[in-house]
Amino acid sequence: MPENKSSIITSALPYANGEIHLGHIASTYLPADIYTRFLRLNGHEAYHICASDDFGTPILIKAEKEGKTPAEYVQYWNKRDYEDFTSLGISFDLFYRTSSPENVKFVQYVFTKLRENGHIYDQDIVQFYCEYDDKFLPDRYVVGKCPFCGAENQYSDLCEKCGRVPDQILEPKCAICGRPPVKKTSKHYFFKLSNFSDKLKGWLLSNSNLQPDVKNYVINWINEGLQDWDVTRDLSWGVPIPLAEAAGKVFYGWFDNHLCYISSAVKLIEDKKPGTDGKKFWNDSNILHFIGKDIVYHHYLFLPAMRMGIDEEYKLPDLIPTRGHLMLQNQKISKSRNWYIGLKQFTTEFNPDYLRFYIASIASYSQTDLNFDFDAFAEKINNELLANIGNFVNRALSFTQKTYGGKIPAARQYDDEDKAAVLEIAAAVKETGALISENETDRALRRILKFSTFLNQYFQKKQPWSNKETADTTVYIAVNAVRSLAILLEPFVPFSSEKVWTQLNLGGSIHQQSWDSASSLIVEAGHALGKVEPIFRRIEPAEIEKQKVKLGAMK
RNA sequence: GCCGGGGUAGCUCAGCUUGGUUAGAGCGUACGACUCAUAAUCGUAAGGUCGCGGGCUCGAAUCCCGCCUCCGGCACCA
Repeated sequence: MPENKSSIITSALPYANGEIHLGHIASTYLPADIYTRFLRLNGHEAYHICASDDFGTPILIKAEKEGKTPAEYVQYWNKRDYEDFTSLGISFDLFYRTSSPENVKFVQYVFTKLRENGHIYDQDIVQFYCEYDDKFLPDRYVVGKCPFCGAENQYSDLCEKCGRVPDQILEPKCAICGRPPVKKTSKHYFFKLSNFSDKLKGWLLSNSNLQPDVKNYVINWINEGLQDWDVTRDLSWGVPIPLAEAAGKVFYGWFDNHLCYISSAVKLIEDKKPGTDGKKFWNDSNILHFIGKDIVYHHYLFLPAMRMGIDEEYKLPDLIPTRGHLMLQNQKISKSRNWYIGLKQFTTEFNPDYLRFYIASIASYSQTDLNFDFDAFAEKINNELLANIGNFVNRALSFTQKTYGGKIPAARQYDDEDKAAVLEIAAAVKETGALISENETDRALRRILKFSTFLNQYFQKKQPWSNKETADTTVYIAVNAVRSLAILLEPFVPFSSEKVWTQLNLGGSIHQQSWDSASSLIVEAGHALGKVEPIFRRIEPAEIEKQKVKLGAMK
């Protein structure tokens, strides 16, 4: 549990040009959501913040193709992304956008201050310009012949045939219209990342929360020498550079997008708690940025350096939980090769909690890649979530329903088994909580499974269906254990644990319960259960086969 | 090529920092038990030369060297 009483949790910003897929969920949004929900249950003031990343050339071009303004285009994806996340129970306190007026203003402020502090310089650079499209062309919008292997139609920043980076591409063409571009000079602004090498290294070494493997990695980069970043783009769609001499120029996306963590948090806090100083709140909170390993460079170097460059007016992150990528059936997810599963499709066809449970159970707290496997998915759900956890919930509640008319009996004298069960309830709550605090979601889930296995064993040993004398006590403890289990599961499977809560008929919502209360036996004798029915439905082999066929057909 | 991480039961992995009882867990498998529960549950068992080869050591999955193999990174690319 963090020391400060409030936390700001951010998830990496999805680029607003396509749908959210399973890969996004695994590394970032689900772990962040589990963590945030856990803090909330602990009465901790936690805010989960995200936003769509709205700017850049790809969006501008896609919008043009669809005959929309870029603002209209990103508006669509902002809404759509939020809906998709919500369908999985990702509970953002604010899902904003990098194109918000608050962010634009903040980005310009940060630039101005960095410049005043001597961390920005300008320099003329030469780049391709298409006179027909009236655009400067970033590397990947120039195609041509690779000077090494002669392959045609390769991007100017990477030849996919030979894997080399061509300095001077031959026969360059504009990727949009196919006409040859001209070279043009333009003044660009550079952020002196190199100014911060020592400070960054010191920060990394002194912050013991950061994952050691990632840290080593990043320190290597620093040792190899940091290069300054060109933060300018000659583009109409972006945050305008606030200088008269820079008319028509905007910031590079990685200059503005992570500042949106701050501008959005400040907006949320000041809207929600009038009279509160958002900046002070930020600085008094734990700051966590959840990311995938693809953006380590930006979050461990660029982001802290920029905050250092404005005199740490806004504090640096306390933790940057970093996870690996998700593979799909042992192959890399690739949207361009159509090898991915859209989140919306998945949550439409399966219980969203199934995805949450499966992903959480395989998402280790490391940069190791994960694999989404349909067979493993069905096995985990059927054998663990349903047969182990769901079964205990249902057998305990339905036994109470059948034998006691749904009314909880009063416990009698505890025997050794009963005493052990009461101890295990408290131990499970404590140990699971510790693991979630440490971001070990997979281990936390395993601990819950161990708890549920224990409860099945307890019920089996006590045989309340044939031991009339001890049945009252067994049932009393079992129903209370169901309540504890529901609370422990809330961060992982919020929809299902709410269903359990309803069946327990305890009033209110599971999402408002206290984590610590799960270690006590609170359901009292005489309490009447609600309607009891199985929580989970088995995944049939045919459904899995259908999914595999569908995925194969897309490719 | 350079750097980093991995290779442990059929599968997914833990253990390796601080070498030491018969190398662990979950899932799967086999057999048995029970019947409250969504053919769920409970018990028992089988199953591993800990990537390969050397070395240090009384003793190595655990430390050192070499090799094979897989994955990732090598900076404006999300």
